[in-house]
Amino acid sequence: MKYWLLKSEPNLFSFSDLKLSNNSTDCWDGVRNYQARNYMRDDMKRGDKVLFYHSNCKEPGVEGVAEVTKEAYPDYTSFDTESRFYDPKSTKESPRWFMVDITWKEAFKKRVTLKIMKNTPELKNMKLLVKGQRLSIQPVTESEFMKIYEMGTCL
DNA sequence: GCCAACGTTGGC
DNA sequence: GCCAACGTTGGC
Repeated sequence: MKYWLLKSEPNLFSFSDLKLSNNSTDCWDGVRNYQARNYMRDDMKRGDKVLFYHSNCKEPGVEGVAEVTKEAYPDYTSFDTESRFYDPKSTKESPRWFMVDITWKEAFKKRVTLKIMKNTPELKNMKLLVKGQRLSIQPVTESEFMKIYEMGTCL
């Protein structure tokens, strides 16, 4: 099993939006970065754990845990001329972009903020904390995941 | 709203 | 294949 961190802007799609979705599940559409796509398409497996991170908001941080429930399949928004994610270079015969489904699992008792993560020595190697790192899908090590989980669930 | 860092595009 | 110009991300 692998561990991931997914970023989302809460004013567009928040962790509670995921919870309120059908079966608390949603497709992770709109990823238009090749490295992030490759992670989804090649490495994300059913059952992988996901840290759901809120970015570009007042208090950025990890809100809770989700799980990959469907492995990569073509991102149909890339075929939709009405979608803001439309990409004329992506076709049904040869899809360029992919998405996975993720399912809401558990909200943290307290949000693990970016600020706290920066001050946690065990997390100092996290990709998230590297300056200039903007990838919206990042692998997380097991020990990083466990540390963040512990910080989010222990009072 | 600012701006640094990064990715993509397209002319050459 | 280089690289300038442009667009986006995301913390602050």
